[in-house]
Amino acid sequence: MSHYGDHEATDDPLQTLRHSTAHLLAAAVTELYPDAKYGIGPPVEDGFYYDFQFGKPISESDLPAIESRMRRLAQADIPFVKEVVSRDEAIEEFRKRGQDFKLELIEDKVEGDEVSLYRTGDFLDLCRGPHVRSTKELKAFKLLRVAGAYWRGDEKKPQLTRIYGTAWMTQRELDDYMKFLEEAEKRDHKKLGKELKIFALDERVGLGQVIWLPNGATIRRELERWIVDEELRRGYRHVITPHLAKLDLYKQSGHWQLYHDTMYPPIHFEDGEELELRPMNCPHHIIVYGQELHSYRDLPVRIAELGQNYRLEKSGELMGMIRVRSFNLNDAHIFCTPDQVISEVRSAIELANHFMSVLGVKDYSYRLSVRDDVKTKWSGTDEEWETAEAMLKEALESLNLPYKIGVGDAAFYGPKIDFQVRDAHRREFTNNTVQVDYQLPKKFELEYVAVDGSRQRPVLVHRGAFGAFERMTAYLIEQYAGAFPTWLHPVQVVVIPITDAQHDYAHLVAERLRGLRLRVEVDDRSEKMQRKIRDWQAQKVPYMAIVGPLEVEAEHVNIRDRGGKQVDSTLESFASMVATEVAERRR
RNA sequence: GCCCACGUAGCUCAGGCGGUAGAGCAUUUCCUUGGUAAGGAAAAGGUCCCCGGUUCGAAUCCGGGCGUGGGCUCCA
Repeated sequence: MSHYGDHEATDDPLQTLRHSTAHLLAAAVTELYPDAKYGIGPPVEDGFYYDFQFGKPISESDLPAIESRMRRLAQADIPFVKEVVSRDEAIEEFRKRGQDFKLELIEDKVEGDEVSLYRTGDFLDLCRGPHVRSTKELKAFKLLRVAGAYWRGDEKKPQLTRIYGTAWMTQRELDDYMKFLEEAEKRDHKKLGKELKIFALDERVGLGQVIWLPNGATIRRELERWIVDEELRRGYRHVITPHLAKLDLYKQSGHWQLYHDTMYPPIHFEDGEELELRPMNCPHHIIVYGQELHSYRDLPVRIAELGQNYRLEKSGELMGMIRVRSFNLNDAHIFCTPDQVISEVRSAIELANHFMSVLGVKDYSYRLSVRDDVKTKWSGTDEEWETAEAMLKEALESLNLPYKIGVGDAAFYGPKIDFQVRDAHRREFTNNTVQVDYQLPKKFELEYVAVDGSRQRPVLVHRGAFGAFERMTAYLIEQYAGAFPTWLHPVQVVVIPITDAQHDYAHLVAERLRGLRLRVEVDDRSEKMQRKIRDWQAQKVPYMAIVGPLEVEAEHVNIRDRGGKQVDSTLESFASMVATEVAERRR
């Protein structure tokens, strides 16, 4: 983690280059806008940013001017000079320049009496370095966009203008990166979701409320069937519970006290009843568990549901299908004895990995999210937290899975393992989690009967394996760029008759394939074959079965796959080929 | 919620320094029956996001909303 103003020293030359480019940006900005105050400017993945406070707001249209000033400074061959001065001298320097943010950083962040500064021409920054030798080394960079960012990441502090840029060792790499951004744009699930008619958002329905169009609904139903079957096979019991519950339920769980900001306001009835749209499924599943008295012999009890959840995320937070206000979670709550926890966690991880692997998702990582030292944010005893953390760790390590630690990313009731995936733009988000929880069983006084007949408290493992359908579908759209594997594609085969004379045969072919539960369309429009091929190619349909007089005669189909490959086949062998591909969920 | 940008036909977009708008694709109808990525013609389609203000006149200028995108903060 880099800290404010005193970024971790790094040996990575690319990081150094980007960091130096950030300084170059600040140098250009302070020349063009003498009243600008600069905050911090670290390297980040693929580039860098620098935060400024401008007298007058600037916009993206100001970037070209700033960038050309940067190029001029780069060509001027200005050295990066490190100066170590006393704290007082540093304070004096920045006071003279009116750089309040830097003063604040020296106050709060710098310990000891020595302060390290970097000078680039007239520009002076509080900085540990290292840097390149001269601005001349900075050649392949580009400013990308402006954004708002709170000073020191605090909502209550002033909002600065952040300028993002990218920088690379060579022009070639920069070109490649710009190309990557362009490609990412094409894969964007918001764009493809519209083109392929997968989902829609409509303000008349509500912000962040996903409308699954027929194509999207087909994909989702296919995923649902698969997931539920896999879970039933592994001993999960699927339930269906209401989207609403009495507000008191969430008061008892503690969610209301902590999360009422992101919960929908309760519905009030005249008789005083208050109903709440559920933000998560745990309390309902706890109620399910409580329907009978469980013996230790029953445990683990695994209650699963494709549960619809409602969270009132801030409007600025919403993003396509990735961040929404209502989503359906492949959720489960496992009630088990303390010594079953590790194996349950491990199976949950394995199930998630199985889902990912069938879907071909490879680019994801594990994060062990633990609490930080702000005690008030977390409920439970130190011992419970430590035990839970140790168990999660052991589960991960016994599976030889590499993970990083997310300090402060835990749930309020316990630590968790997060599966982090990245979208087409390499933005990271949590797809699903596995959590160990001692708190809710206590709050709801859950019990099971142990071997000795005593009443014991189960441990609750919360787990998602697939994640939310909205988020995962968005991810899959981007991963496949819309070219879904055959088992998922809304239209698996389209039959294209060349002339009207083949319509009957085309429908016969379609019926044969539908008999194998394949999703088939017949394109009997009065259009040329070439036109039909083009249209279906745009839909990335896996197979086009083209039928002309020759095929009718021979009871064949001429298959064109979406890669453009053509092969002549009997109807029967094509039918069984596709059916097998679908049954095996081949990619 | 905050910062910046954007909002014109179903979609992608052009235009407009104030005089009520245009293309391509899609849609509908007709012609066309064509062997592996766009056959032809015609028609229809707009409260230029919404509400106020300025003006003889606003899609255009100003203000306020709403929505979308990129960030920030948050994410049980």
